[in-house]
This record gives sequence, structure tokens and C-alpha cells, in this order.
Amino acid sequence: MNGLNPQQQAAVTHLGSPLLVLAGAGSGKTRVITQKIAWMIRKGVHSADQIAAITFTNKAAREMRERATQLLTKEEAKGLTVSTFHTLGLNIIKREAKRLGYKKNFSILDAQDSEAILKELAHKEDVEEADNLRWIISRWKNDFISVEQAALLANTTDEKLAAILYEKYQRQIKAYNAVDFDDLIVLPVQLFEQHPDALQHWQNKLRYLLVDEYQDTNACQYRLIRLLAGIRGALTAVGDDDQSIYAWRGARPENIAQLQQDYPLLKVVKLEQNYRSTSRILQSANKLIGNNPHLFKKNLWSTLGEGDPIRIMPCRTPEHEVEKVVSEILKARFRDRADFKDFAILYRGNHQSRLFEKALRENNIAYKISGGTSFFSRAEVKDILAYLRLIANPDDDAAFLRIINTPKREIGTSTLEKLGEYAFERKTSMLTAAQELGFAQRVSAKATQRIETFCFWLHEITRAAENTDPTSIVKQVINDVSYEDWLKNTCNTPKQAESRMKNVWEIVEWIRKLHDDGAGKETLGEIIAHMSLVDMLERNSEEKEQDAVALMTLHAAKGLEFPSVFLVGVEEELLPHANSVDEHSIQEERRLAYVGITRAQKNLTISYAKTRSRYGEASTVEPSRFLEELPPEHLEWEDKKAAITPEQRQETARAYVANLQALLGD
DNA sequence: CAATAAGGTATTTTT
DNA sequence: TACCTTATTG
Repeated sequence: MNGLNPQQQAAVTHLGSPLLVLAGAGSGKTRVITQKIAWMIRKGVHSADQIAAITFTNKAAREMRERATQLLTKEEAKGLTVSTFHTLGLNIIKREAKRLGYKKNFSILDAQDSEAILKELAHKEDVEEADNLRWIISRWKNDFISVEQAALLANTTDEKLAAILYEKYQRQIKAYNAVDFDDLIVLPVQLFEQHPDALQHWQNKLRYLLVDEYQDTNACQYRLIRLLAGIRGALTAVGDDDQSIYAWRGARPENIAQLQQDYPLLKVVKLEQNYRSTSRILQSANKLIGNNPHLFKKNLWSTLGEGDPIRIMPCRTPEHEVEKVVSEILKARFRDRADFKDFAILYRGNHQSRLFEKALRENNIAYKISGGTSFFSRAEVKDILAYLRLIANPDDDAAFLRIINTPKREIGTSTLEKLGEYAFERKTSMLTAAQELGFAQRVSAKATQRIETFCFWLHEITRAAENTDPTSIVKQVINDVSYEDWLKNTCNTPKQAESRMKNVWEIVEWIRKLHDDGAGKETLGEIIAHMSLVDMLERNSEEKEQDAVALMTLHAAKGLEFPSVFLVGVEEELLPHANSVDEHSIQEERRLAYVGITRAQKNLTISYAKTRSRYGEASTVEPSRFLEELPPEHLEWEDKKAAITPEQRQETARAYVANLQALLGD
């Protein structure tokens, strides 16, 4: 309890009724959650194995676990659950797979897998545009709307089509003995609503729940929490409605209000002291967000001093903007001995990173960019995992289709189409169908031969997998299919092939680690399930704490903080985004700006360009309306007349680089 | 089946 | 403008 402010203490020690902690940006919410866990265990209220903390990201879960266990002895912390919604869901499903109609070796489909399946189904229905429909279906699943309900409530033509595809999609992946990410939440809710004994088992096990980033829960996740917390309402929800930026993905910030309705005894604690930013930054953030409607009024304050005003940098062009930012960073680096890792460049859309990357590279400034393609969505990684998935779950047609002709086995589309038809008629998986005589009669002898060879190999390795450790199996797969040769043949450059192969070996290394660590990840199936839910990029980037400027979208910046922040491209059509100017969306855009501002500890610089080429065509753009919503007394506009020319800036930058190189030379 | 050309399309993406 | 996806052709 040392060093907690009165509100934090109240949040930690409140028991007996559900608690909602409205935690403003930088107000120490992780601290409250971890302290509360420790406090409950120490006081003997609950033992560690009766407590579950639930987060959205693996990173948050890892951090929370680390910080909570630091407060406790190893013995005290034993059995504590800290997991993401999806991992918790997976564990619930695993235990009851049979009752839900799945075999215990079910696969987890990632977003790309389900997209491909849906596309294929849409194609069969002669539907062109599958993208819209995918959104509709995902929204239904997030709202816990079943296939049957969707069919009833579908109104528009799109919705009616989506309802048909929804039904087919669910049937399809069920046949694959697979679940998608959304199912990891939907299925536990279904289970609990239909089988009170299953619910009771979990209620019995998890006596107290702490939920992080509560404003980001979707309807289904909230339902899951409400079921688990039961009438006891043994629950602490921590969230901030002002940082709700995922409504477009199904998040329901109104779940905060819902909590009050569902639990009349709900206690609300507000954390308003901010430990991150100087007060001019906070006052500006407060003023901006004050333009949004609020259920609970919040006013962040800090004792970190008034601080510097927020700098506003108008720029002629995006190139000009990039140059200014880069030269500011260099200046700070050499004049104030700042580290590169003290800086973050935040933007609305990923495409905005390009110019910055180029300039940073040219100036020899280390940078790291978060977002982009994750490790597990790389083709080579997905290929290897698909092999493993198929070994663990022969019904996984998605995996089968991915690797049947990768590397090339001369099994073409027409053969596969026939196989698909045949499997559909026989109501079996493609792998099973491929081995049936009836199928052999429909295709050429050559094709049969090729498929047979593959099936035989797969059969052998599947049998070997039963009593061989997973690491050896992966190695054997890579070896047997000559994956390295295939990479060398298909990649444009040998360098590319090498780097891809490096990724492949990283998977092997990962599997080895997971297997050695044990912790319930013994079998191939368990290891793949785990790998489907975590991303290796996180772990890698954390390991090397490099001194690099951070580049990321505003969404990716949530939860982070930096001494100096550049909020760039603060223009109409960009922030707020052109597609998000209706009354509801504009509020989320404002929250996005709010999140950006509140990342800054000491220095905040906001920039915008006056012209920006959009889709190849140059056009004049207006500064963001949000600039007018900031308190003028805390802003310092860069004097346009005094501003040095781009040429002068470049010269400065060059001088700094020379300086840097000289320093490195010593 | 692979290479090439043309076309169409451009928020955000925790799992 | 620059990307990625699809269609076409040999």
C-alpha cells in the first residue's frame, strides 16, 4: 500500500460489491490492479489460484503478471491467472470441447484463415464483395448474435447475404474442427448459458475477477465476465471511456454504464491524479476531451509542474514536416543529450510512416516501427504452422489447402476443386477424401499418385508425432518437404530466402522453448494453440531495449508513454479521418487525439501540413478542428516568418550527422 | 503454372 | 502515387 494515493487505496481495498475504477491516462491503473491482487492474497481474502486478471493483449498480461508476482512470494503467487480474454476462452473451451461439439485437437484459425474461407464461400454463392459481409458477421459474433438470430434480424440485402454466409461459415469451420478468434469468446458464453454445471465449475475456480481496459470489451466479452462474476459480482473493472478507440472493432464503451445497471451496488472510484505528464499537457488534453459527452466527469491533474507549452508546427508539405521533426530530434539529441528512445512519432494511418522512415534512415537515426505484418502472418511461418496444424488435426482443411501444394507437388486447382466437391459429397475432410478410392476414380492417375505420396508421408509423420517430441517433428517436416530449397527457388533474392529461413528456424526454437518450459504445453496441439494466440514480435522487440525513435499509429500507442511526442499530420481528413466525421465517429477521433496527447510526458509537438498529395493528387488541406479545441494559452505556434528554410534545415541535419559519425568514429 | 500486365484502391487491427 | 490483387497469356 506504500505510496498509493487515497483513491488508489480505496480501489485496492474495496470488496463486497463490484467495483468500477475509472482510471484516467497515466493514473496508475496497472498499479492498482497488481496491488489489489497482492492485497487480497496477503489478507487471505482469496488465494492466488482463485483470482483472475484479464487483459486484451499478451503484453499487458505479461507486464501485469510480472508486477504482481514481484509483490508476492513465489508460494503466494502460485496458481494466479493472468491472461488475455482469448487465452481464458481457449482454456474454458479446451476443458469442455466435447460438449461444444469439438474434438480436443481443434485448430484455431487466424484472421487470414477465416477471411480466406469466407471469401471462398462468398465466391460459391456468386457474391463479389466479401469484405462488407465479413464485417457484418464479425459484428454479429461480437454481439453474441447466433446464426439463427442473424437470419431473423437481417434487413438489408447485405445483411441477408451475410446471414447466409454466416451459417455456411460456421458449419464449414465446425467441419474443420476449428474455431476462429471470435469463437474463443462466443463458445464459452454459449457453454455457460447452456450448461450451468460448467459455469459453476469456473465460478468456483475463479472467485475474483479483475478486468483491464474495460472500455474495450465487446458485448460478448462483457457477457462472459458477467457470467463468471455471477450474482456475487466479485469483480473489479478498470477502464477509461476517454480512451475507447476500438468501437469500430466491436468494443462497447457503454459497457461501463451497463455495469451500473447490472450491479446497483456498484462502487465507482475515479483515479484523476496523473503521474505522467506536465500540467499544460494535461490541461490541454482535458479541454479537448471536454468536447465529448461524458457519463462520469473526470479531471486529470498532476504535480509534475506546469511544463513547456505545446508546440504547434505548421508545415508547407509533408516532406517539410518530416524534415522539421527529424531535425528537432537531432537537435535534442546533440544539444540536450536526449536518447532516441525518448521520442515517439505518432500518426493516424500506417501509410504516414513511409516518409518518416525514409528520412530517419537517411539521417542514420535508429527507429523502430510497431504494427505492420506480425511474425505469425508471414507466409513461411504460416506454412510451417499449417503443416503442424494438419498433423495435429487432420480435419483442418484450411491447413490442408495451404500446404498441399507448398512446396509445389504439382497438384493444381482443378484437382483440388474435384477433391473439394468429393469431400463435400462424402461429408469428410479433404485429407480423408483424398485417400478414398472413389476420389481416385475421378482424377488422372498422375494426380492420384501425387496425392497418394503426400498422404502417405503425412500419415507417417502423424504417427511419428504421437511419441516424438514436437521439436523433432518440425525439423523433420522442414527437412522432408525441402522447405529451404523451395524458399531459395521462390524468393527473388538469396537474401530474402535467408531471412525467411531464419524465421523458420525461429519457429523451431520457439517450439523447443515451449516444450522445455512444460507448463501444460506438452503436445504439438497445445503448442500450436498457444502460438496462435501470441505473437513473437512482441517478445523480440522487448528483449532488445534499443535506443530508437518509436514510430506507430495512435492506436498502437495506447498504454505507452514517451518524454517527447510528435503528433503529426493533425489535419482535417486525416485526424479526424475523412470517413469518421459523423457525430458518433468524430468522438472516437477526438479520443484518438486525446490518447496521442496524453502519451507525452514533457514535450508535445503537434504538426500539420498545408498541402498533402492524396492518391497522387496534390491538394490543400485544413488544420484539424481539434487544434481549435485546445487551450490557446498553452500553445506555442512556431513563428512562420522566423522559420528557417528547408535548405537550412537540411544543412543542420547534415552537420549533426557528420557530428554523430565523428563521435562514432572515436 | 508462372510471369506479366492491367486494374482498383487506399483508416485504425489488442487476439 | 504506390501498393496489392486479379486476369491474361504463353
